[in-house]
Amino acid sequence: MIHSPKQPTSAKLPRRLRRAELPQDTEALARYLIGKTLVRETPRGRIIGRIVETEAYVLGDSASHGFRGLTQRNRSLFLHRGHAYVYFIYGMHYALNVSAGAKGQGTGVLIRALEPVEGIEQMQRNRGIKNIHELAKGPGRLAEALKIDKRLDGIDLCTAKSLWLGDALAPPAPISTSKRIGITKEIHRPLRFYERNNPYVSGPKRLNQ
DNA sequence: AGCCAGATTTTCT
DNA sequence: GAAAATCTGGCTA
Repeated sequence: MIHSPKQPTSAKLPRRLRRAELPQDTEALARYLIGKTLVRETPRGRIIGRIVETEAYVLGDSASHGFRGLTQRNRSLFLHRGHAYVYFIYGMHYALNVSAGAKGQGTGVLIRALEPVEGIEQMQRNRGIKNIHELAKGPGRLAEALKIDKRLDGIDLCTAKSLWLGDALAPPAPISTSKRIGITKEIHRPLRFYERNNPYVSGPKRLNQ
């Protein structure tokens, strides 16, 4: 192709969420974020996804990265609510959390899946695949699709230009809960939240009913 | 659709 | 030194 026409943009840019709008309670924040938007601004353009799956890592939760206190890796989890905690796992994947609670609390919400809304071609390029259903289905894929890595660790999602939380473009369908995925401690707690019947949600079928 | 092994490196014990 | 908030491809059915 000779000319590359500018990507179509969605009619409406989400409104940035203010910190005061984010629920103080970690589990409430995980529920609240379902249906909200995650906006990534890059030199190549804007990427917008609708949050369809989250997990809460709450106070006193031995599955939480913050459970054993502050370390070099998890320090962003101890920031005031609304900051990005980006960690590297399994030797090859990044994952994004929103820090929750008060400064020093060490709780957060893992963003597990997005429904692509805008910047789909860029997501396809970042991921090296075409299938829209697999662009951001799972925390590692989501990070790759949005080019999220350590450089974004610790940024304030309520003020940053490069990555931020926006309001819902449309109200979410009913929210279901299940056990969390991929953990070995506190495995029965119902702290995973997802939009029911949404095909962009990750995980096995038995957890998505 | 479900199970399993392999990839690969940071992090903390 | 072991475990890890995962993903992919290959196999079975």
